[in-house]
Amino acid sequence: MSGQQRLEGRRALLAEIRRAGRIPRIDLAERTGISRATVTTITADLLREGLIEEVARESGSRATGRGRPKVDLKIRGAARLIAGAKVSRQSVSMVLLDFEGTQLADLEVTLDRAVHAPEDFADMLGGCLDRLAASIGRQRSEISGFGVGIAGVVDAPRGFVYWSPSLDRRNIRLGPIMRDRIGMPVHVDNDANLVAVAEKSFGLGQDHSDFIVVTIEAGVGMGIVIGNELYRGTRGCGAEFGHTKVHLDGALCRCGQRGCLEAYVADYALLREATYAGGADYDLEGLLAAARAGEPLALSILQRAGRMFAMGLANLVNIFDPELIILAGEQMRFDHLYAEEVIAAMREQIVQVDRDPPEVVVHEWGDLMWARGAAGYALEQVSEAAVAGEDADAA
Amino acid sequence: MSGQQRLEGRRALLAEIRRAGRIPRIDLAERTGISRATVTTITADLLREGLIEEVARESGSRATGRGRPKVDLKIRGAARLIAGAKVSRQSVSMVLLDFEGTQLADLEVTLDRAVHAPEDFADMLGGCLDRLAASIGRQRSEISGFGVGIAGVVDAPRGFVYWSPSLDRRNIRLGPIMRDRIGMPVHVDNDANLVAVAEKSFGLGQDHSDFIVVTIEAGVGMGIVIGNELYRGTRGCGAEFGHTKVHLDGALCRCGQRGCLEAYVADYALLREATYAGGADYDLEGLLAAARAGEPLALSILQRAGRMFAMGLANLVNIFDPELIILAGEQMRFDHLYAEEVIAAMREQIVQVDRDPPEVVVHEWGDLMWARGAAGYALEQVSEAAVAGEDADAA
DNA sequence: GGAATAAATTTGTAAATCAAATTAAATCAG
DNA sequence: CTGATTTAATTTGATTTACAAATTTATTCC
Repeated sequence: MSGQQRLEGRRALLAEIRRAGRIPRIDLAERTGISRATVTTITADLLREGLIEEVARESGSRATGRGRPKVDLKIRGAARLIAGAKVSRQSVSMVLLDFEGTQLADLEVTLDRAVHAPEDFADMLGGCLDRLAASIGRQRSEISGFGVGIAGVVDAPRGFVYWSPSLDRRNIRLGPIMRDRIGMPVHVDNDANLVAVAEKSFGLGQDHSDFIVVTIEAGVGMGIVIGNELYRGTRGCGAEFGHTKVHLDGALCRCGQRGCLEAYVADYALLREATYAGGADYDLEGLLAAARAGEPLALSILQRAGRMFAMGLANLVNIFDPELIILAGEQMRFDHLYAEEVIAAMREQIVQVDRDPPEVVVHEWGDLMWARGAAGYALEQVSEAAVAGEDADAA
Repeated sequence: MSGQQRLEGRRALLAEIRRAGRIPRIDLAERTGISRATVTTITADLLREGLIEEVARESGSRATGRGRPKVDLKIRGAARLIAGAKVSRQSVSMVLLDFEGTQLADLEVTLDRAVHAPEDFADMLGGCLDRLAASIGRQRSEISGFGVGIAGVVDAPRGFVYWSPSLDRRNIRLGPIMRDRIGMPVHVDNDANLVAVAEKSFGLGQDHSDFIVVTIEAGVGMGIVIGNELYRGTRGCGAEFGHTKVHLDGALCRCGQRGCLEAYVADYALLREATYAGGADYDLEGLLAAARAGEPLALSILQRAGRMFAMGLANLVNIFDPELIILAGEQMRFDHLYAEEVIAAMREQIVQVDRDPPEVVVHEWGDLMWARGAAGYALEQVSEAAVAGEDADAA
């Protein structure tokens, strides 16, 4: 339906409309550098294909002034249905988005086991998709793409999982397996990468081209955005911030190596140290409470974790020089890592030049946001397919 | 002379010709996906503009077989003249390249001072350019671009120097100042970045899209190539590998901070430790010799440096997942860092998946190669200007 | 010397972009 | 209420561009 040169323009315009939310044609022409004539032609195509729609002007400039009024264009939400899932040890969180990125439904499922065979994994998620779609009166077959976030080491473009704590074997072509079983394009990625996608698509990274997201859950993860694109390393094995070494021959990590950052800041690391040194049998809440109460041992443990974390962050800054670092995590229980003194310590350890250090912001959110990141990744892919004219026709 | 769409094709073809060295039109069409007709048209333009030239077939397939023989195209060296300089504490190394990247002349100048006012710095280098050009019977005014590598923190796109040990003040718009004084486009960058450019343009990185170059001189530097492009960070302050922290509150570094990698592996760090611990008044050669002779103290010092270096490298791999790491340096005196056991230690500290670890190669070279990197950077810029039709006419 | 082969060029056509002209939809002035 | 004014959007016509197909060119083989 559309030639080859056209693709570039279509992509640019759809991206700009998505970025802007609502925008009239004349501004599109201005911002993309594409002539008004071509903007008219291309947007007419996109309108006919149902990917965008016209809406009455409302935002901001209400008093329009004279002249023919602008007509805003926006992404047509109903154009596609997109699903995303984040799989953790005990649960699956899912969301269903429309083509605009608006959340239509969500679902939380508790798992009876943590480790799955790939086929069972696919079927289980397929079942969840059915329920998710049914909850708003739709069908699984109406969904155009499915993004899946999973812990472990993933080569996203190939959908290949080197290793994941959720799978019972290594080196699985999970993407293709799931696509065949579920009957739609499935896009798998490391969960921390998907948080970066979520921040880029829906969150604090929308206006930044280069930033880093650090996630703290059971382990420590990272996603890197360079030049508005997620950087995944040559074969998807990068961004393993948690296994960055902060001490030569240091504390033993779950991964079997020594001195990993994770071995100083993760839950199990804190508890291990508390038990080992104090004798008192803390759980995590207890340890945090004790620290808040000023108990010296607990305080010392958390402080060391904070200093190690600051050092790891400083290394990231010294290597990447990002505009922004987003610390993303669910709980208040990582207060000790997000504390102002930790950030200050980081600032002291970066290369000093006459320039503002990178902004550091804390963004707290829950499991659903991880799932939204996964859906955001699928949305990117579906959007590209749609703009390229693979007419997986509208709903 | 050429429209707007054409630019993309021109760029692609010139880049492919540069990459290939010599290549017939039909292969260009195949590799770039541009039709043979268009390849003919565009290469005809480039020929007319003098940027490329036809050469008789010779390389490889001598026995041509039947049919009209292929005619190789190559970059026309005479099209432009490009200069590059690396400024160190005591000296300046310069090279003059032709448009093909062939070295036409070089120059080494000893400096009577290490720190310069920006204007003097420009004039001094301008004088060197005169001598360099004169040495092959050309004039400064015939040079189309000048790349300058300098130690310190540089924002290359702006030509802005936050700080450099070679300049007597901070925060200088060195690029524009030099352009105005020298009368040609001047492109300034951090010297370690330029080694990465040299490897990408002329060295071991030619066939890799993502790699890291680590340089060891007095300090430790790094250049990062991502997606065939040098990554410079948001404002040019990234890639400070030497000031990556490898020990919490560790050894004191020249930069005033503690625990920097540099404070464990740089010359001064080794000597400091030897003096402090041994009493014996080593110089660097003596220390290395002692280690080779099996002297325990010397051995222990170098071994620790090696282990710290391995840890730093492992962190880079865990963050970037590059295809390739190039260790670039002048002297054999860094043998202890390039040793197989150091590389092996690095391999043990990266995240383990069923995949080959990144290749690590050692590339020894001298000061002139840094200057070639600077020239390579200028060559990129001049090449872009030429292909975009800024007819800074040929020689 | 002609058939065969393969590279490179030319030719004619379809696609796409853009500037300029035109149309559309509003406000404002009297 | 009517016509001038203003600005957005569309249409028109010319130009650029890329390409497939046909043709030309340069070589080897028999």
